[in-house]
Amino acid sequence: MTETELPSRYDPHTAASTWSAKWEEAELFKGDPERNDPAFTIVIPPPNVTGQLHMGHALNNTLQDVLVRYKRMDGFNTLWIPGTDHAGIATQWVVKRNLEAQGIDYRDLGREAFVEKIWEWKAEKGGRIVEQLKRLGVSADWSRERFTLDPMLQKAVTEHFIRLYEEGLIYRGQRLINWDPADRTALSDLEVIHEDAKGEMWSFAYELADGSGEIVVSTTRPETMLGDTAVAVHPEDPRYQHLVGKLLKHPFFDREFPVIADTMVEVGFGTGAVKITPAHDPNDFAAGERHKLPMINILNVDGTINAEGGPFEGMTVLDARAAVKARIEALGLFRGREDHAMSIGRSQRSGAVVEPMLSTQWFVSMKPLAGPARAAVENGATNFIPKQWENTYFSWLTDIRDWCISRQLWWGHRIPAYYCEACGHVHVSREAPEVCASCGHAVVPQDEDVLDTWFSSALWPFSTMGWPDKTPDFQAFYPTSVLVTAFDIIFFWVARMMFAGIHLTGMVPFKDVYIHALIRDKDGQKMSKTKGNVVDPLEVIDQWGADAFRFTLLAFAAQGRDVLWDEKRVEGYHRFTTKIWQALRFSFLHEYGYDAQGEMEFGPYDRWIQARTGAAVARVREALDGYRFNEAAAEIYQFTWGEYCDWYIELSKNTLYSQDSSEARKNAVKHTLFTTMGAIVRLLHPMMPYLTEEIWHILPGTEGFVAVAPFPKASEFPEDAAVLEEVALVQDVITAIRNIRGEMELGRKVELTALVASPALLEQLSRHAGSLADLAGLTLGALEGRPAGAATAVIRGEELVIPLDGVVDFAEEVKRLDKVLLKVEKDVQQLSRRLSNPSFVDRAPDDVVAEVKGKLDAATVRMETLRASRARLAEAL
RNA sequence: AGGCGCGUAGCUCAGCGGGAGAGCAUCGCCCUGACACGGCGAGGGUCAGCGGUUCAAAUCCGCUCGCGCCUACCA
Repeated sequence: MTETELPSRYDPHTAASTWSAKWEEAELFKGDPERNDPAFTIVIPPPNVTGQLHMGHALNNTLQDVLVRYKRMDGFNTLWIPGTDHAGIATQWVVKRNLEAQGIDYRDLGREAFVEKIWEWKAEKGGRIVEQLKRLGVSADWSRERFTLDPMLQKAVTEHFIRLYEEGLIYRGQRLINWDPADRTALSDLEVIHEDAKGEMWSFAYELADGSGEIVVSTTRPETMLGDTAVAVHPEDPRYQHLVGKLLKHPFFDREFPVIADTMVEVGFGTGAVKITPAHDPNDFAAGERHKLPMINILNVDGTINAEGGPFEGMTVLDARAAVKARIEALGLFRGREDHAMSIGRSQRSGAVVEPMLSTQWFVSMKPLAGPARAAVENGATNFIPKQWENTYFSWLTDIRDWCISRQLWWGHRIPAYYCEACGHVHVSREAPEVCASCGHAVVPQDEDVLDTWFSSALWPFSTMGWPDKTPDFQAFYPTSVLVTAFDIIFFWVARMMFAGIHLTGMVPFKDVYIHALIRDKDGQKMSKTKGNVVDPLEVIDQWGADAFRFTLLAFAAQGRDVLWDEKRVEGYHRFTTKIWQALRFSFLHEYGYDAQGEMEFGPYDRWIQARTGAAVARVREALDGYRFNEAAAEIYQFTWGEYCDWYIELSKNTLYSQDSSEARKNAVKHTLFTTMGAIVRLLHPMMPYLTEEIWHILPGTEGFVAVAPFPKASEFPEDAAVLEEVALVQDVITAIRNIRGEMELGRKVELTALVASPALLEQLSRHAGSLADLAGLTLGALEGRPAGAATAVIRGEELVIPLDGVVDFAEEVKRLDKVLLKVEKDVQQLSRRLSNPSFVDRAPDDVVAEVKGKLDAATVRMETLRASRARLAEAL
């Protein structure tokens, strides 16, 4: 192949389609439970089947892919299980709305037909996010793609429910739950989002039944008085002590209820008397249980007032509120109002105002499960990275309340409970009972409700592997190595997987939990459709390619910080892909005559880039091992562009283009060019899979796919301290000369000569004469007598005199020297100030003191040399 | 109310106890045989403010100001 056959630009889109297909064909990402290497397993946080790929998914999956590709190359038996979540409420909602658009009420269809419609929808549209994930280039094992409603996973959910039920950890009971009147279902505490709202404290009086007075209560929700069954005061509140135990009469109904004493009441707040509505407020419910109060549910499932509300029956909550207020005012019981900031709970999914309501539901008893989940993190069986997130995890598990898991939906895992129609006996079993175990009755229908989606998500790390069966996958790949997710689902998901995993499998479900950032827009705002600031990852990929997109996400992914998305960065990393491609093209110019088996004579630059490569490899590995993705990305970027391209390629030209170089020298340089590029693409492959695979197949001497090539080890690249020092010297000279050129605005055409006073330095530099000429346009000479006008550079304390007679205005050089001197003098000043401080010399570590001394010596020599030069130059003026 | 995070160059961000960094943007010079999606060079910062610990603080501690987030039963 010759240069003309390599396109002048890298096309990420062609590469993506080519290599995705070939990887799949070669089944590179298929997990093999029979393989003997140590396993590295990840399960994807399953996106909602209704979902569209967003930036959060893109970041999340890029990070997982980097880890999996790194470990795969590094010899692990890797498995990344992908899949989607049935997302009960969200999916039912989407299909319900589609039907409504066709004028169909899903309830009219009936359960079976509706669920059938959802499956149809899923088959047609549900795979969209899976295809979108593939465009990111992720190397998941698609042959193991799972869905939370797959029969295998259904089995796991049923098993989970039954085991916990049999152990007494799942129970059915009447509790106060969060009711979503729009979706007509119960919600867990986590599915309710609280938002601040302006409200009012509205006060009214309850009259004593004996007519001896009244007690004034305040409320933000006057309509709940329809369900009041007590008024509470603090037992030690002198204002009310005489009223405790007396009866109040309800102004609308023929009902009396007591004044109770309870420490829940805050004496200084409001009137110090609290109306108690046990069926519609969590605090009041607790009070109701303590005082054995009647609990009157005043709401229908659709959120309207029920028959308990008498004349208010059928009204919405808001209508009822106005009507109740009017009626109380009419009765002369209104006692004032004031503005009051409050928070209202809304359903995360439907947005409807959630009503606390008394209801019979299934619950998981959390306290016994939370303990071991907590302990597993405390004792290090599972580690959070960054560690600070452990606090979030602990705080939730510490104050945990029982988990309401039943949902009044049709889409999901049906609760495996059956109720005898005759005697009401409850059966919880894997199969439907044929007759009632208690009375023998033949009609034992199943519970109508389904389980909270998260109840199945909690099993994902092992239900995807076939648990409860001891499948080969489960035995080879469980527990998983790391869970990669965002902090917003630590409660929803991470904690629940932890307690479910520990309880059911006896093992923590993952060893590490890497918590990554949220992606926000450039101004730090959360991306949301309503704000219109959403960036579509697919559009970014269309424009810049998956490689540049992924690299940008990684470069931004510093631990513990949100990512503020800046599209311009993608362009920058796209240029990085171009740069790498151009470096490849350069190597290819010299591919002719390259013989990987031929004789090679390595020079200092070759040994230099090899040593530098080793150092870069070590740093990249260290960063990846610590989940410091941005550091790994920065290291590769800096090494590739700043060392390989800017220095090695430039330094290699002298040998490659010279007539004098031996074939063995040239062959060694070519070899180093190709092998270093080979190391770069192996290092970079987890981040830029397509570009690197494309290059791997072009590079001579490579085999197979880079996706399964060995990840570089530092030990492949010999260290060489002497050559590092030697090349650093050359770099310093080149940089110093370039600086003079830049400052003096001297173009490339002006040849410069450096006269070196030190014979030793001259000798050293002479060995690099070719490079100095190539990179700095410099020839060397011995310093014999002073030229009238010259610029000066100081290298390693030695003077380089660059005659500039007739080339530039010496006044310019004096100005330049003044600028440099200003800096050096400041350095000398600072360093000597530190050294003249006796407590620094006494108390700082010896190596620090020695370092400062060394720096001061060097700076002093430099300063003196520059001063002398300046003086001579000023004289010549 | 409690908790967490953030405030570093014009912008987006690293650094988190030993002399202030990157990318982009800006300003010069350069169409040098990989690359102008490039090369070379330069300018630019009381590291939010105040106080403390330390020989040494952007880095540790405290307070203040500003921004963001999470949790919570204020009727």
